[in-house]
Amino acid sequence: MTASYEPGRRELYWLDRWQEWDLYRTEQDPTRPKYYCLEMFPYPSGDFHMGHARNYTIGDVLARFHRMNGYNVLHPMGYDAFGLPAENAAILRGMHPARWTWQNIEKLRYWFRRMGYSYDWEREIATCHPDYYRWTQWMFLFLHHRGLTYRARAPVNWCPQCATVLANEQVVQGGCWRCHTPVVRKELEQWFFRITAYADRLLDDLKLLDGWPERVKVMQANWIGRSEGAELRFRVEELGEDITVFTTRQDTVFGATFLVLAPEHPLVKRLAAGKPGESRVLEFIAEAARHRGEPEDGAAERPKRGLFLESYCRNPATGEDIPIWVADYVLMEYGTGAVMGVPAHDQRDFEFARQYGLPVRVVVQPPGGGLDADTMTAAYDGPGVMVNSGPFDGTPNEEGKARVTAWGQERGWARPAVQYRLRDWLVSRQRYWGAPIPIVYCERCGIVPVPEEQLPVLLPEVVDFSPRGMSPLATAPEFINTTCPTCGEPARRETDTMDTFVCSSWYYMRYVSPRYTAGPFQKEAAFYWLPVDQYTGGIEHAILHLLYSRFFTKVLYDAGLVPEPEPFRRLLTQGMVLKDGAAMSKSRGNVVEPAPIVEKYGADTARVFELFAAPPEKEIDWSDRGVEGVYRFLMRVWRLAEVRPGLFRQVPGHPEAADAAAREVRRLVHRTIKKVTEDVRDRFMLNTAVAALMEMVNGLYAYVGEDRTGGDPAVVAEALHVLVRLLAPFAPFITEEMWQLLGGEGSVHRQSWPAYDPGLVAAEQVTVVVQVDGRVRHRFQAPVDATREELEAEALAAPRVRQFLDGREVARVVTVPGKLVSIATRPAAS
RNA sequence: GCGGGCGUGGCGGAGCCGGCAGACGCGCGGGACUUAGGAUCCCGUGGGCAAAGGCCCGUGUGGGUUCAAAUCCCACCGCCCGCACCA
Repeated sequence: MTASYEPGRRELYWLDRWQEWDLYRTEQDPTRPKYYCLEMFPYPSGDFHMGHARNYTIGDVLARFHRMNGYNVLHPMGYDAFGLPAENAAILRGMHPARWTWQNIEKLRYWFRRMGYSYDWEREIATCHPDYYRWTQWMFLFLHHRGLTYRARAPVNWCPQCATVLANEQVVQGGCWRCHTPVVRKELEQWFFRITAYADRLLDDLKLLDGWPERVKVMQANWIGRSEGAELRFRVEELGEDITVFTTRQDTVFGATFLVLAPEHPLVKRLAAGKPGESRVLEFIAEAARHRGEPEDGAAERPKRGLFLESYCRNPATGEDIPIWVADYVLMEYGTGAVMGVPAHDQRDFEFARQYGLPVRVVVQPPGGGLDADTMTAAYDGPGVMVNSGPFDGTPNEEGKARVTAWGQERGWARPAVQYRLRDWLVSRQRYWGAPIPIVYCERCGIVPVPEEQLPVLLPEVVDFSPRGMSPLATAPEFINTTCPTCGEPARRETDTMDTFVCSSWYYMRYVSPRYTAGPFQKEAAFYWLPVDQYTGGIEHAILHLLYSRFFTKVLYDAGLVPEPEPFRRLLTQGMVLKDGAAMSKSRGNVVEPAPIVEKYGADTARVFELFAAPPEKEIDWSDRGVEGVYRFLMRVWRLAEVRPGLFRQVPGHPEAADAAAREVRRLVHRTIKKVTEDVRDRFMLNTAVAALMEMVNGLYAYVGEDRTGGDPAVVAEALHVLVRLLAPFAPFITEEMWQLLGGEGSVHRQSWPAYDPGLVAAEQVTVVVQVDGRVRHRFQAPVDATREELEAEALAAPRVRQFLDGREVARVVTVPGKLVSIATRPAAS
């Protein structure tokens, strides 16, 4: 390679210059339109590989593009720095989680800078810093004061081997991710966020998110899982109480031949008490509890197990007494933990009824009729007409739903109800490396929130990390023991920390005023910058992080603290970078390290390769060949500039259209501006934008000749002036070098984006295609503005065309000016 | 099972508001320059037939709409992702 540009060396040079010039500092400026461009911030795990780089590279191109287009761009970076791996490092290597974390942040920071990402480093944040988690605690209190937190007993995942609590994500196939010991359930007092209070709005507002991928919205809608139905009450005379069930099929209540309770349902033990089968029931409950910890995979295929409780309740529609069962296919967490068994019209109830010989009664006949309880082999859950349903016989079942609910409501046993799959958000974690929950327990005053002015509740430095089954903070007496903020008496601190998803649910707000000390963010800055215009990150956060962030934004919006109810206007979910067909990971040993790539080819090459290989949403396979191809392209670009130092100072900016070749080059240049602009701005098709630049470079080589010095200097100057700027967001280093060499003023990254001349974009001549009976038979050149008649005349006159018309006559001619003439024929009339 | 998405050369991928299929890159073949070149520049490259002009076939499979279908519609096959006893 003879090129005089050495990326490994020159990129370092430019990094220093840019730092001197403070190129990416962002200030509020109400006179300019703002553009908030954000990539999901990383967890500082210690490794940075080319798979990570893609996300930030995509975001960086968008940020740089908008900056050149006159937007005031906010493009910050930070670290999602709390989390369990840091604590494990403490346990395994005796290194303090803080030290481990800050070391890793140091590495990430190096690579972000080295890759040329245009972050405003003045705004860097880390969620584990007290100046940040102080405001995470503030958010907890903010929700608390708005009635959106509560404390309740809840089961947690518990590894008996490690004697510690595990996060849901750390339970792999029912076992501990580290020692594979089967996880058991354990009841603990936990803090919850009442996200279900926002379920409807989280669902409805998905409609506002035009700029989100459809599949993410669908995933969120499914996750929220809204179901409309009714709550029905079944009288239990024996207890003098009702059992309430939730159903979406009120229309089938006449077919309810039994009732089923979840094993954890409180009435199960009461109903069994004193009955002959009591001990078997208790055994059943215990057995079911063990199963709950098992992997859910295939749960639907597992045979349903149940037990008759020797009790009855009254079907409110028919007045019949029906048996009450307990069964493991009913979930306590959903609805009321009790369901009515309608075997004819619910597959699960059907399987259960057949297994235990319970009666089946058809109450909805499909359009053709003929459904018979004795012979049916599966439940019928389609539409039909109600039968065996007293006053409702003959009613279409869909219509019957509302009528049955109203009928039952008049009689006092039904009411309309809505259920969600979404559960409240459990935020307590029995871990050290997280934001302490700012709560104090006082014997006299009860649960007392820490007053805002006493924040942050600092994490103690010294604690015992060895796993013992409670929060490590419980081992630090100087942390636990405090005084009650209300009465001043001795009190105890909450020893759990917050789920790290709490930290990441509001970080995009902190960036608008990252050093603000009077609140989580300055309101004026929030109203200027929010919402995020462009958010880029992995699909793996399609539900959790994005749903939690939407929740936080809505709560703050309701308080008037942020301008819009949704946090992220446009969302781009980038695909993974694979190596040998699999996601890069240390354990798999297929990680592409950035250091050798960047040293050999430069960060520009790494960036452009990841952009060029496929559209951003798609996964790409790392290819050393592909990388070399991109490197060749960039060096090819460089060589165009290499032979023309100072060019921009020597020739006029606006070339006269000299000869045909010059005009063709100018057309290419302006067409490329249009293509790249639209691909980046409207379609996120960064791969085709790069392809268009390659095409342009190929065209320029043809124009300037083998020694690269030919062509009209003014035309070449215009072309290079455009090329360098179009390429700048993709390859910031080499374009800066070219810009200086060619004699540009200032930094290329402070230049405005090229504008194209629409008059130049349109070709003067076009190739018109002539089809005869659907096949291309001829093509000819014509002026772009040639009329329909002119084109038809020319097409029909062409000898090639006449040949195909021989012995046939023209049936029809369809002409699209500027494109084609299509001739349909039929056999000539004799 | 339910929901969403995708099937285009040897490979990654363009084109999909119907209008020249295969942009751009990789790989491969050829040429130029050169002591040399695994550098660089240029040309070619879906398959078949042909000396050539050209002809035929081609976007998972089968059908349909149309002057015209990779693109729209229907059925099927295959792959990927999400959810999965949610009443």
